[in-house]
Amino acid sequence: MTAMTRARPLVIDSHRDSNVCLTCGARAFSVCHVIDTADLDKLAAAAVSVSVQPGHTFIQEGDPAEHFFNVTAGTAKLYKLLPDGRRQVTGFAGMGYFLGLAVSSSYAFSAEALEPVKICRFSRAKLRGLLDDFPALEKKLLEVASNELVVAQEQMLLLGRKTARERLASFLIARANLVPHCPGRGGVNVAERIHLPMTRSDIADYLGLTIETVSRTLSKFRAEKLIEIPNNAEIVLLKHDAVEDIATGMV
Amino acid sequence: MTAMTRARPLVIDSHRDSNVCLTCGARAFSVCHVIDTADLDKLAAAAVSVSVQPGHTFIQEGDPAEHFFNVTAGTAKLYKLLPDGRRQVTGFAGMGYFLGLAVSSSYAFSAEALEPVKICRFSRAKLRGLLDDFPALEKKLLEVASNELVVAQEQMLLLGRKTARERLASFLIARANLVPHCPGRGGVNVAERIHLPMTRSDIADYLGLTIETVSRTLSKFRAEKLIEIPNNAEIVLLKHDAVEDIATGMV
DNA sequence: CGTGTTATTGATAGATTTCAATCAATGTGG
DNA sequence: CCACATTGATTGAAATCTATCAATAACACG
Repeated sequence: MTAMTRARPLVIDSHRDSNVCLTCGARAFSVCHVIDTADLDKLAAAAVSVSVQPGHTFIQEGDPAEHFFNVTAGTAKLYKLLPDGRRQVTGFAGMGYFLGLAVSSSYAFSAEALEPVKICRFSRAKLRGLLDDFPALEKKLLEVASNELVVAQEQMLLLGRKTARERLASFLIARANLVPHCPGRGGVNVAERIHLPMTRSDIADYLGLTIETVSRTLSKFRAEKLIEIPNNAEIVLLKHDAVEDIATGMV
Repeated sequence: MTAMTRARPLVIDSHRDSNVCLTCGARAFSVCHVIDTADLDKLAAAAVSVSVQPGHTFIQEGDPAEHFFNVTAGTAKLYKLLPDGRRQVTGFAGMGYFLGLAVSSSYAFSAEALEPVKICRFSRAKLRGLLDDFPALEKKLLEVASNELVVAQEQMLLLGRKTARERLASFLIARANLVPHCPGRGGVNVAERIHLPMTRSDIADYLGLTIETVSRTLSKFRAEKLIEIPNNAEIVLLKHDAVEDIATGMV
């Protein structure tokens, strides 16, 4: 619950290279994918590349929502605060994540980099222009927003009705499914290595628990041989299906 | 937690009157508002009016998402279930609410009428056609989806970090703000009459609590002269500001 | 190596749930 | 019209899960 990140200046790599979008590794995973290759220079012209160091907040809840963002590298945590400092992490934004959808003149959440993060920044006006030029982009954003809503509803179910054990299991499964891009992973009960760029405190605030409960529950999973914990940033899923059953409340 | 609503046939008032949209009282509150009056016949041609009786489920979680809905009268509850019957109400859909945004080939939630509900039903294909004909509609849907996301994040904060007391207070304030359409309401601490079409069980499942806790907390509010409870379906907000402070955790 | 941060583990406390009983409102049928 | 059943809401007592408080351990880093 100790955030306290002072506003440090962001590093802006404003090299308006017209090829940045063409060579962007995140393109296949983000909304930009719907823009035709030939038009990528227009997209690049509207975007500004920004680097954010770990721990730095690049979106502040309540600030006027002047920009939209597309994460191209790294992971950020999105969160809301209560006046007394209680925190709810509403999600983790990784590569390809489009930020700013939840907009109503001012940001409804804050965003802080967990790892070195690279983002493409669009001004409100520039994005509006892009949406007018590329109707497919608007359709894509609606699709993305709809999916976000499904995820949000799933999280409400988790926060409102699942036990600590079920919450942690759900979290691990969701994290394991985050990287479906490696083809070699098919069999049942194949060990999966889950990378966790966030602290236990972030996980706790995401799952509506305390860090102690997170720690205890993970220790119990380990004692039950469901997982291994090689280090704080990594968890190996030994029994995917068993954990999945816990996640869905089937145990 | 006792749902058990058998699938009864819906009443379809399929009077494809080309004026239904023109005379629709919900128009000002719904996405249809962006459609030009002259084009309302096209909208009407794509929609089917459906009446749903209280207690009847008209969207079933997991079913193929063939239709989109627009609520024109009444209130429905939206919810998700865990295999063992635990339920999370993700929202209440009143007049003007657009249903189906959270779409991914199959419905992510169920919807059940609390009062007699009237809805406009669109097939997937028909809506796609409308979106192509009226780009403004797509923009509107994106706006609606974005607002839904803001609401969902607020609910995550509630479910993950607020106390029972704060949850009930938040719920009452949100319900009170639902009807901002009556101009005579301006002063501070003016008694507001809140209509609750849902049961205590629905409220509990919405707030991640039990009906006993809901009942106890409301009773305490009454003992503190913050509210009055004339009957099960109505609550009078005696001290709006005090309740609002509780809702935001300022007490 | 200290040193500070982060995570783990233990003991206790507390808020909410669970179990249980009562009450109120509504409807039914003899 | 009045027992009787049914459903929803309230209230009480006990149990439980998770939070809180506290101490230790593991780790990263200068």
